[in-house]
Amino acid sequence: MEPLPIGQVADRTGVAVSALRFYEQQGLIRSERTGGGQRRYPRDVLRRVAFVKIAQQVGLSLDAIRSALAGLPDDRTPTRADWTRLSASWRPLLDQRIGTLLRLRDDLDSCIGCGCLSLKACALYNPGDAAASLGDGARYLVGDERPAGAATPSGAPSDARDIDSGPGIRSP
Amino acid sequence: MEPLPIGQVADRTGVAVSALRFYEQQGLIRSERTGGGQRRYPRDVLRRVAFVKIAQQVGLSLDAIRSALAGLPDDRTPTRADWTRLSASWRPLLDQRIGTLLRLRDDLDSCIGCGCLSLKACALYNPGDAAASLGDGARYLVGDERPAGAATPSGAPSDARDIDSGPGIRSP
DNA sequence: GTAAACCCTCAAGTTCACTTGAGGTCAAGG
DNA sequence: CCTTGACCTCAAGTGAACTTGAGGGTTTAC
Repeated sequence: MEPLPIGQVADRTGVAVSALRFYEQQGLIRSERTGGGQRRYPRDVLRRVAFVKIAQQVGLSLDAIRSALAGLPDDRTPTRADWTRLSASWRPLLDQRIGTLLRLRDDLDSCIGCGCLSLKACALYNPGDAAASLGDGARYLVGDERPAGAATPSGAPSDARDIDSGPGIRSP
Repeated sequence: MEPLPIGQVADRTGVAVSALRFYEQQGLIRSERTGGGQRRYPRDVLRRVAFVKIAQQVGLSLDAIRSALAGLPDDRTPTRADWTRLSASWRPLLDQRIGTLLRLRDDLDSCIGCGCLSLKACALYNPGDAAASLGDGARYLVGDERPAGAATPSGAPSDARDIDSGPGIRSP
């Protein structure tokens, strides 16, 4: 009911006062002001900050998070449906991240150890991972299968070759 | 067999020349020099760079990666067993990251939407995630269950309460 | 009504992971 | 030999995400 002063928000979210001011300046959260010019945050700021922190953990930039939050209504306190819609937009990104990590976990020692790690071609190596999608519709990024000698896109020699060969690894 | 000049390494790994020099300065990779002072990299640098890039994707800092790479032998080209040992040390971290993301995916709309997101207490929210473990033995970090009204560590009022109540969310 | 705790702005600083630029050297092909 | 492209160092710059500090106003609880 009562709006919260910045220190309260900091306490309840575990985010520093300076960071909250920074987020506000970046347009991630908003406040009203008292007559004396102090910030008073509507309570839904707590949820917004939580969203920001979780999104950061997933690997999104503040910029991406801002666009995501732009999906919330501007003129009223977000409803549950608003938040659900927002979090639903993460699914593809999360699925993709999870897929990458699972592949990484399951293939890591074979992959790093044996030379299948073809760098540019290998799904494990592929960056450009988070940071995309979210503001602009689902976009599955990597998801491709292991290369296993498949042709390199540009017809350049497979990097797997290079890593495989030579004394990069010595037989024990 | 032949050692690689920096440009070749850049091409084959997709990492910029400047970044390679930077990695070397940071002690992540090493090179020999020609008579004229130019870098010549042993071939296993390709694998090291791959390791670095993958570790970064998992969310490790260069600092953490350096300690991980310190597990490789200094005096000889790493064997496959060396790499396997190194990548095995990631398991706990990977398992933990995957667990967090799965929880996040499966609980997200309920969690963000309904107010269970208790900020400091919620496993989804918990940072301090990657960056630990790797140099210093397995250390499972979060992994705890959903709070569901459980007492806040310090006896402070549960944040879940605060997020739940008030007009942070309006019924549709 | 006043002191302590809290809050304000604005500018500058910090860390991480690099990149850019200036000014110059090295090496491979013709 | 000589040119051209790759390479060298070192210092400074970049962008993201904050933090710190100076100097000063505001709120609240007694």
